[in-house]
Amino acid sequence: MERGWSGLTLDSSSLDLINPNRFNSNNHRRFSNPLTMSRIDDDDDQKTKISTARNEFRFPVSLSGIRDREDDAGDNDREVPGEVDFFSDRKSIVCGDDVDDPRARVKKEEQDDQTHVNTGLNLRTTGNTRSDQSVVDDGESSEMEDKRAKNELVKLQDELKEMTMENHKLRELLTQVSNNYTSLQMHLVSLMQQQQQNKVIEAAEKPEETIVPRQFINLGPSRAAGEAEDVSNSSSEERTRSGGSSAAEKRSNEIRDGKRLGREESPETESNKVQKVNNSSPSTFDQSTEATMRKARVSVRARSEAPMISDGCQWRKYGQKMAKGNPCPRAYYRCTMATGCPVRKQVQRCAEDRSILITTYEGNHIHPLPPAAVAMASTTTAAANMLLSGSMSSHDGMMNPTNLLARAVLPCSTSMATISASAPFPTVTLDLTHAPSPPNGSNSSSSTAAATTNNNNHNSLMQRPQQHQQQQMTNLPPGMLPHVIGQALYNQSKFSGLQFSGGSPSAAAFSQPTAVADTIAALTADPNFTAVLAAVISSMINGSNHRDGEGNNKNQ
DNA sequence: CGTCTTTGACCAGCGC
DNA sequence: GCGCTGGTCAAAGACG
Repeated sequence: MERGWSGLTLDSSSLDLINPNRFNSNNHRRFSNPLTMSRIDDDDDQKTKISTARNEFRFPVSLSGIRDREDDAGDNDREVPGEVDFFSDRKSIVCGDDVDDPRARVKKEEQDDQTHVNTGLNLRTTGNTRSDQSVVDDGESSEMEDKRAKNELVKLQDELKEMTMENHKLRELLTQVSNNYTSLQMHLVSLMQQQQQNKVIEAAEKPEETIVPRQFINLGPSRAAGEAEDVSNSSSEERTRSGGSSAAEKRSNEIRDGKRLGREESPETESNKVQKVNNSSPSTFDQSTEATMRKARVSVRARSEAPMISDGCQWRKYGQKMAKGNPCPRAYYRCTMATGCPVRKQVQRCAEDRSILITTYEGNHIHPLPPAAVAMASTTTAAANMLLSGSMSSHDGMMNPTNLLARAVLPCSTSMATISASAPFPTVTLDLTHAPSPPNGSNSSSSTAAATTNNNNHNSLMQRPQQHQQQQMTNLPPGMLPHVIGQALYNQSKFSGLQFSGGSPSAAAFSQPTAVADTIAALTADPNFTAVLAAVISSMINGSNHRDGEGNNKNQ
């Protein structure tokens, strides 16, 4: 009876909840055309449509035993409430406002019977249907049966009303959770950035302390727009565009200077960086850390025939190179949504499987993002931040928010992502190319294959010796990105030298929870965190695939 | 004509 | 120091 009701909102079909157009695919199989339903619901006077709807759309709940009486009360669907949507439309077929009043119902049914005659519709009418002449001629037994049926119908109507209310509540809850998720996600990123800045301030006040963590300061949104521009790379395009006014020219020069500095510092080794940071002033430190921050990378592997996955941002290609070990060229893109935005990405096909597109993001956007780009950008930003946070030092590997995040998602996540914290470019690889796998690595075959691919991928992408172990986590089903990050960060924690025992992290590992960690945990534990992001990522990839045949190699 | 892509050249880091 | 490689620049060409 409850089939498809209670589990409607927060179960595995949550993806469809996010996208109403896809909603009918699972729970509303018979409601193949939501648009038609809305037309039906909005147009109370058009009995033809209503009746057609009755024939076309069946109750997803089991109404065995009352099917005929459903037809009996079938014209109640003329009385459907005005507000009908994907959650309530099924129930509203029966749950008219005045259905509960038997007298009104009988009256209505008489009218409806007449209507049926007038419209010539071939509605199924059985012995329980009042329009049938047999109802009038039936004796006491028929009345009793009718009464019983009526009671049953009323009972069912009550039940359906309750379900309607419950469904409404769940729907509101879903909306609220989705909204909260979006805001919390943004808040999370800012929190983490704030935390990094706090660490920098603390470290600056105590210069004798270890300096290593400070090199991984993140860009806060406030400073990003200003300083990041100064420090970030600039292209010839940027210089050209800003070359008109003197102020713009000055700014362009600043950018250029900053870029020069960034280019000088970015390729440094870790030890050199530490040394330099240790002796540098705060401003110099910021530039250095900016350069380092920009080197944090998030690599996304996804199956797509399109030249690029559509991530909502505008990109301009500025280079292409043949990479060693891969016959496919690597394309370099920079974000052009704002002048001076430091974000870049590399796009390359996997050498082993050319249907796999590897997109590597680097840097943080310094401008507002269109809705379509928010999910990917914030995800990659968060992943990069968390990665850096987790890789800052080994001694606190299990104490940082990263690992708490990992713990939050660990129980329900499988191996999906790769952490490569090798200097100088710590990288999170999110593998969207494999089907879900059983936990605990029991899917040895696919997991192994993915691992090989991914390692090769890293070799080709990074062209750096794997100085550290690389934790292979694969098999990311589209829609599990937050889990991916969590899993990746879980791996990062292992990378840090401390390992969970059998997937069950020790309590000592979380002895110093932070507010940020709690936020992360709460976010990632929320099924909607997965669902919302999953929907976006999936739509990106799908959208990209849909454009395969359109030669979409322009900016996306 | 403006914008974007292509592509060879250049630079810096790294390993030998 | 030299060669290899990744990353970027910028001139030239393509495109709308």
